[in-house]
Amino acid sequence: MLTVCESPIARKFTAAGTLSTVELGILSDIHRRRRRFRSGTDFGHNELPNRSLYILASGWGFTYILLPDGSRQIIDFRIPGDIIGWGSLVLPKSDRMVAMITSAEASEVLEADVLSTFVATPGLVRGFLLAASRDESVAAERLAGLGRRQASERIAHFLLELAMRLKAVGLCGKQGFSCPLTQYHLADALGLTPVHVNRVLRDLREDGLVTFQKGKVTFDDFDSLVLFANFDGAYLDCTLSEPRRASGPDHRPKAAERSHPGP
Amino acid sequence: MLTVCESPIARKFTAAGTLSTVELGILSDIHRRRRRFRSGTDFGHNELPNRSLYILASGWGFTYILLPDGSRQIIDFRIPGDIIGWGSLVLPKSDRMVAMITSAEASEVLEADVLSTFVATPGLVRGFLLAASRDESVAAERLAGLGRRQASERIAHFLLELAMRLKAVGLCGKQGFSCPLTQYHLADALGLTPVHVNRVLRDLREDGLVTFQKGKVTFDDFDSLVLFANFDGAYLDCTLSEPRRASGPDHRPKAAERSHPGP
DNA sequence: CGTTTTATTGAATAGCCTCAATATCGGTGG
DNA sequence: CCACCGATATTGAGGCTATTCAATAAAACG
Repeated sequence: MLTVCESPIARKFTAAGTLSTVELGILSDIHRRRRRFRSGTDFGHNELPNRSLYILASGWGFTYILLPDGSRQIIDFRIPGDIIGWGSLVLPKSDRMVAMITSAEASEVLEADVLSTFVATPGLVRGFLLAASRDESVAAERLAGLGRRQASERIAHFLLELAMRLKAVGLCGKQGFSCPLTQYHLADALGLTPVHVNRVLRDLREDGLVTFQKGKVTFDDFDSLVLFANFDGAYLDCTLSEPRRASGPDHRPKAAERSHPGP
Repeated sequence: MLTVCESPIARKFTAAGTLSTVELGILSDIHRRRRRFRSGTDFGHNELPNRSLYILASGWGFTYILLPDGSRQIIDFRIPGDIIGWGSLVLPKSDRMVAMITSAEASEVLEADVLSTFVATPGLVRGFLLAASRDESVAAERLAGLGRRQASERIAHFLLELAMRLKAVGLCGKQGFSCPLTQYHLADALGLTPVHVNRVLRDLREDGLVTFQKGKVTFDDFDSLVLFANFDGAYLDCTLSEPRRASGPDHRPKAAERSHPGP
């Protein structure tokens, strides 16, 4: 009998339908490579090895985002059975940070193992994973915005995000983009009232930052807007990290002393 | 030359690394099955066929959640190249709703095609997809909470969500659960100040709903709390929908006149 | 036991909301 | 071509929620 059935993730998966013996076996293999973390461990600076995915076996943690002003927005708590690090599988650098609340144990699954489980067409799988992770990043950023940014910054940030995403598919030029959204859409997306969205848009326009009018978003002063919104589009980066082709030790620059936006 | 390269999703994927000819071919196949939507189309009631995934080719849409009070929280906008419906692939019913802002075109990818692309171990793939979708649901719900619920409801809702998730892995009993979170964690997660979290927790306790104290969450009156928080745990449902085994026409009950929480 | 984290309470302020009214635009039909 | 209509945009006044600043109490920790 496989005692793996008792692991939180197996409980989740089997609650989701019976797994074959082979599949339980794979899950068991996956669970062999364990790592322990002390309570308070904080992978705020990408010390968490990239290119692998963790399945929390015991303990509590959470994912979060650090805003430039030093305030923190927790995206979600991770409890036993939860997966951490989808994004780090495919994104060159995931801005999502992880910290442990209690001491914890997790199974480490290497990128290669994930991908070999998803054999078929690696390129597409990676593509889809990327899309999923990117969406997740966007949701995370939105969450952070709702929780920790005020209306004007939130709106500015959102418009910049849209511009970037549109640029990626060739739908945004230098000065701005064509935008079918109404102020009501903005309100619903950003957790505001249409009335307040309107006021803020007026302010932004009068300050010469952006103009949101008549189905067009025009950046009157892109750089200032970026500054104003504290916008860093890194989380949208569609540059897929190179699949690690077998060999080669990683010469990642050790995250050399990233500047820390201190509180 | 494959003109598929010009499709938004191909642009995104190739920006993510070159795809093989075979992979481009598959993408091309996928793009054959097209559907058109008129502007204003609103799949608020699961009329969007389940068990398939859409890749938006042109037009704008958005995903949203409808709150019991009728207010709407937009989760994210969908632009060309974006994928819609990850959740509906594996979840029996996804509470996420989709609406088109402009007229739009999308490629429909059937569940079977997605899974056959991800051949290997269907059970695990489905499991992982489920986990990913569930996480997404949680993020969506949190987003809705931040945008549209006020502090007390938000906190109550969050505690109930945690309880459900913990129950799924056997970590929550009838009366409550052991919880390592501090009020600071709650604050960061829910976009509040610790001070206000404290006040709200006191209110909830004095109203005999929940007690959050000394590393324990105790439900003093579970039913009332559920009512107070407008909590509907459906979005957490870990029941994976049965994989459709080849045959059989779908006898889905046509979403017969679901009650509509009117504004 | 001192020290640090976590919890608790008060007073004053600010941001955003609610309610309400008016303006503008695009389309429709007489 | 003009009157009309619905959807969107704009502006004002007042109120409430949650914040900020500040101080103290109570646990947790070594």
